[in-house]
Amino acid sequence: MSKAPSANDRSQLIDLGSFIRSQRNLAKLSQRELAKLTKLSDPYVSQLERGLHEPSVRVIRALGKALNVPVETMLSMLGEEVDPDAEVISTTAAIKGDPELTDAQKAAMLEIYDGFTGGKRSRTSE
Amino acid sequence: MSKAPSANDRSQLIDLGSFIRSQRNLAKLSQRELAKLTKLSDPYVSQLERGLHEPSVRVIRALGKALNVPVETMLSMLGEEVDPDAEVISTTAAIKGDPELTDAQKAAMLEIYDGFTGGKRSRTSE
DNA sequence: TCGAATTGCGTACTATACTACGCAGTAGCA
DNA sequence: TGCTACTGCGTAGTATAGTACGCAATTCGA
Repeated sequence: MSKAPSANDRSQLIDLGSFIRSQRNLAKLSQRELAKLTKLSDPYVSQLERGLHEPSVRVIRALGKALNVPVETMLSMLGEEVDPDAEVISTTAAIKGDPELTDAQKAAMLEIYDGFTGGKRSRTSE
Repeated sequence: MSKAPSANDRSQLIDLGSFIRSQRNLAKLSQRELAKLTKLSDPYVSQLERGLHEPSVRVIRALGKALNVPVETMLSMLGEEVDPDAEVISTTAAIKGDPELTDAQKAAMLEIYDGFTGGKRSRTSE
């Protein structure tokens, strides 16, 4: 049985869909034209606009490009957030995501950073 | 006729997977523990780490939360190319701009970072 | 030496993202 | 009136995201 998207998710999908539709209309494009630009099928564009599916990252990027809308705009509509501690997190995030560092080095720098900042480190969730 | 992910995508998936694995190890979590935190199945975590699938936005958010990594970090690994210097710059930039650190602490961390990366820091600023 | 617990993963399955095809409605235009 | 072309969408199918179950390889304590 279809595990329908949880009620919460569904309204987000509908919001995102409405947004896509309004941007498409603003750009004076038909669903087919947008489909062609994004290399998607036109019924799928229709489905997205009605909030029937959660698009993948790949699709979101294509849509953002075709509609001249920054990707974050759409992403933020799927699952809330934008965390308030962004400043503090950004240094730890940079360290964690840095391909120049080995895991041990990351751990070391995070430890040091933690010590410097009094261990008031991130708390993205909860 | 499985439409395998285009070679380009595949390497991005592998990069993302490796990143997830390294973050999980840093956090000293098993795949099962991470799976529980993110409400995913453990084989799926395994598959993600090996770059076998492109996770949805929902999954990326869950992973970011559980691993204390901002979502954009992972999203950026899926989309576009990433300027090789960009990462290096971003870590030093993050440290330099971090309001939580004193000047002396910044200097210390930059020194350490320099040592770790062999001092190949680029001439972005200064 | 033996469980018992924990690790990562193969695999077959289910759920959902995405496409191919085609239909009904509308707008022009002869 | 009777095309012709365009619009959005229903629907059935295929491809991929994500799960349930279980196995082989550690590790550890008795």
